Amino acid sequence: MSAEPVETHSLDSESRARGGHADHKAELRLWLRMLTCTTMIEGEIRRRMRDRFDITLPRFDLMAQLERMPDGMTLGELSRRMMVSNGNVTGLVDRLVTEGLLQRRQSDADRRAHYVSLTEAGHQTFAVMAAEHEDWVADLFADLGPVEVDSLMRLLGAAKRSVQRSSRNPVPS
Amino acid sequence: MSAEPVETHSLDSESRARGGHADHKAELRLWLRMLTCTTMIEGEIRRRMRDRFDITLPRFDLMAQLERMPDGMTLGELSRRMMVSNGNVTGLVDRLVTEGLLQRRQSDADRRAHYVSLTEAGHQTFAVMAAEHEDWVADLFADLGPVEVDSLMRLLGAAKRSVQRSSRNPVPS
DNA sequence: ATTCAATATTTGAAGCTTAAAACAATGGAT
DNA sequence: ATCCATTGTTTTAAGCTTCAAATATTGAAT
Repeated sequence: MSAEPVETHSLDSESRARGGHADHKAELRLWLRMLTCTTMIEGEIRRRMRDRFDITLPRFDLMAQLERMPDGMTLGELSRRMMVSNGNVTGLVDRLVTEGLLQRRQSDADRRAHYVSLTEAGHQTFAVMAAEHEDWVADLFADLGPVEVDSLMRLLGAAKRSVQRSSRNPVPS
Repeated sequence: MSAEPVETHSLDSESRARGGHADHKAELRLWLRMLTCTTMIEGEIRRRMRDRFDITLPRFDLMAQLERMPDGMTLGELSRRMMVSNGNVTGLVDRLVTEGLLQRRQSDADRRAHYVSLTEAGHQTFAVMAAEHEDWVADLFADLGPVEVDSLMRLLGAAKRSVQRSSRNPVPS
């Protein structure tokens, strides 16, 4: 074993000259491109959801979480899975219940918790929307081949894990 | 030349059996993973921007567009670059002007248009925030190597072009 | 000169979103 | 039994966001 210097996180002379602020333009450009992609796709799907089904994306996303959960889910679980605040979910659920797409009932075991599930109408409505939604997404990515789709999945998986690590243990500011 | 059947967009027997709805689960999973990544990163940066600088992400993003544009930019141009509605920009600009970070003036050439630019205080404030922001982003992606960053850039570039194509020419619903 | 479609911006209504505080219920430690 | 930190939900205030309608201005065609 030779003694190679390993200085993964140390500052080279150039970054010291910049006052300890290393150059990370590549990561910044990556983040901006990722954000652009997501914004474009989200905007397009939101528009189509509105034009075609007169529904908002947050409501559709909430219903998607509930699909395949016959017993439903608590508001808190919905909040965690959708990565939005509790109060946000309260409002969305209220509106969807008013529309007759969701039903809520208090938990027997824990009187704080409320279970929410799709109504029969909710299931039927969602099935129609989801099929078309899937086609839209497929078309949005249609110029990518299967290999590119797989590569993106893998790399985004790695990115996701990196973000989780950094969120748990942020850089000191 | 042999006569190979090319049926890129035709339906195979299996998808016909499903009622003309081909299976595109891979693209759907890719979209959901991309959205998860973006949501996690955006949430983390929003939190840090708030904790550290008491500023919102939309305001920071708007200032970022104005940096390096000494002559400023019209509201409409800001709206296009940020990919948000005109009315949205009006509100953000109003608040940033109130905070003394932005200045607006009517265009001489076109009295409908208003140019917006960073004030001196805006430039200084932004410089501090941007440096830290860059470090946050670098740390969020720190587990990715340079090759992975490049691959992601390239693949997201391809994805972006695909989305642009699909948005111009959507699938018939 | 007048008309009119296009462009730049603002406004208002509705809905989404967060953060923080409040409230209610749980369950474990004493 | 009581305490109390934790958990599940709601509420409120502030801000973000879109869409559509309104207003003002431009520039080109007549």
